[in-house]
Amino acid sequence: MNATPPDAAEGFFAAVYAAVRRVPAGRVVTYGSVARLLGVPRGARAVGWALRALPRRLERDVPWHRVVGAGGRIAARPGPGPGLQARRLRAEGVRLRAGRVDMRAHELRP
DNA sequence: AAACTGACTAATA
DNA sequence: CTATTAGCCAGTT
Repeated sequence: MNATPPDAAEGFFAAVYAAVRRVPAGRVVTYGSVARLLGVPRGARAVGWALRALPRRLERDVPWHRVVGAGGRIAARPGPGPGLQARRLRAEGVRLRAGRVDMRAHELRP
């Protein structure tokens, strides 16, 4: 039998994917808040690490583009990522201000 | 087991 | 506003 809890058994990554999967269109969360939800208050970087490793298989179910940095900043990284993310957010009606998400209007708060 | 890496963050200058 | 610094986390070497 597995004595480890589901999340732990699946690993930190799966826990991140499960959390992000619950973010509805038109709303966003931050790396830090996701980490906090997972019980790792300072695991923001680890969350980013998990999204970076997001398998293509899950790309359809996990709205990675709804995860932004503190203050609504879109995390810079090599590749088309940032541009695509901004484009998708805009397509969902998310208001972008100088490249930053208007958190007051779109941040998902529990 | 130590060192390195990076889709982070908050604090300083 | 931008640039730098230090702390933190999980996975990889």
